[in-house]
Amino acid sequence: MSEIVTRSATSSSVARAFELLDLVAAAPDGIALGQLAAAVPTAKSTTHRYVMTLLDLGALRRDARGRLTLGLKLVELAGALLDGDDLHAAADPVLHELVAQTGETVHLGIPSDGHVVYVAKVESPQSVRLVSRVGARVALHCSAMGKALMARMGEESLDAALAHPRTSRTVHTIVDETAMRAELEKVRVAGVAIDDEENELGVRCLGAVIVDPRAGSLGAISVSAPAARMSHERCAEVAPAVISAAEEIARRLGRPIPRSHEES
Amino acid sequence: MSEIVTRSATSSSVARAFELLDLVAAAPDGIALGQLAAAVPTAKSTTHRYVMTLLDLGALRRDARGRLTLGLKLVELAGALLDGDDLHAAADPVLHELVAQTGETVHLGIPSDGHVVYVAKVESPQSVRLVSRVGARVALHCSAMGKALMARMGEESLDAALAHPRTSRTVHTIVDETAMRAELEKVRVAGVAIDDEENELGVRCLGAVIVDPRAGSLGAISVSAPAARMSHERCAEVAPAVISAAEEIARRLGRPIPRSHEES
DNA sequence: GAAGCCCGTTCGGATTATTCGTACAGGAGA
DNA sequence: TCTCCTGTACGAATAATCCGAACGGGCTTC
Repeated sequence: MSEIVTRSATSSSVARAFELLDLVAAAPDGIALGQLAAAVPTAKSTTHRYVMTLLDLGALRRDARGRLTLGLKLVELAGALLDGDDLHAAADPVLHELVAQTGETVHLGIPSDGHVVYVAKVESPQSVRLVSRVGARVALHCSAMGKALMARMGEESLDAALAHPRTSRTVHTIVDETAMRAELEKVRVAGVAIDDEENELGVRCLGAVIVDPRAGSLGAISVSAPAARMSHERCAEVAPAVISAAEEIARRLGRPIPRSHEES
Repeated sequence: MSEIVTRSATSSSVARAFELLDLVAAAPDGIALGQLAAAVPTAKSTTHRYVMTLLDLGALRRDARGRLTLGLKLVELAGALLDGDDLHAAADPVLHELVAQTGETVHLGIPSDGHVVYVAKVESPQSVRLVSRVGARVALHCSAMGKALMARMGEESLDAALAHPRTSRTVHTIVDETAMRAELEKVRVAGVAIDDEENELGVRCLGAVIVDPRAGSLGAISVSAPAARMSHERCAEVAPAVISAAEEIARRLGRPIPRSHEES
């Protein structure tokens, strides 16, 4: 019973604040204070104090109807993150070039907590738009970027990643562990991962990992297209462009830092 | 002396957490825990607890060198905000069309706390890129969007906005209050605001406000271009397109909500 | 090699801010 | 009018926070 429960002491107030932000984020049309307090659950007066604080900070705002919505402070912080991120800066021109080469939508993703978070998106000039957005989280096992990242993982990291149960998103989603290990071996050989309608029916993606020789996998890129436009033959054609784009990003990262600095 | 100082009780913990995030955001190359503690200033152990919490939540992360950087949780929240924002959704196709019409970079901004925050940006296909990013804050008095918003303000709101001192960004920045009121009158007559190198030398912008008849000004759009490409004559030519684009966005907002909902 | 420095981390007690229940005012709908 | 919801305010008991000090590890400097 005398187990050490110190748990490295996290601040419950801050955790609760972000829990509130998550709840607000999950309510597309905003939410009322009382509903928030009931969802946490916490006393209404306590929730009120948090909400007032977050409103002051700009992390929350009230919409026209007075309901609570996420605030622009979050956009400012995310913008500062993306602007200062070397990976983002190095990838941006390469992503545009890849869109020009393939004519399809391109994403840049960063691994985070067993998922991949989209941090950049360059739209295809073609009319059919895919439903995705910067800031979206996708699982590792059913995305091209995720499989490309897993293929380069070390033993223990991969075991940990595969320990989580894989939810079946479509008929083609690979849930079996042995099948996934075989798939990852194919990815290692090919240098690209193919999401063959495993995350969403009618959408195929090619993903390649951005490798820093010192720090390992920094992120991944992917090309996404409707399956009607992206046949298996076309996948094979596009693959080299994806691989070389990922390598080009890694190459640019090697150079000092080509940001908005004056050269000494 | 017995003044009521209740101050509506904001949570100091949450405020401090966001203060830390701001400090991290201000350090482009990351920051160390000790430097953070010194900057707040707070005891290192206290800062450590906040940092651990924010790391757990994904609001902070450690880069390859172990320094603290903003975390992807912020990108997720900002993405949820922008994805669920009706204004953003309604404006997006219109912004692309405006870029196609003008060939210049277009922004969507939302007023927040006496500033304008960029929430969308559609890049010009032309090579000269402007330095701006989603999430950036610009002052009201020296931006086309800001002046367009002020021109539609009520008496007391405008007085409050003009009460703040205006910093001079370039030689053309309007700092005098009388001059600004005259400028806003011109904006009201023209229907567009022109930033004539008032925020940055060599950059001209046209801004128009998005007006909801019920809720007032919801935001503004702007077209930005190098002054070399955007002469005063061209401003006059482009102005109608900017105005009608802003009106079109307002019109689309009037309709129920064209989001990914099934109609009942 | 050793001193020094800064890194991140842990612990415990005094202080502080937080928490909760309750209570009040206003608007919407029945 | 009555009810139910909204958001807001106060006060006392509680629980979390805060600080200082101390430790081990990696790095440069002398």
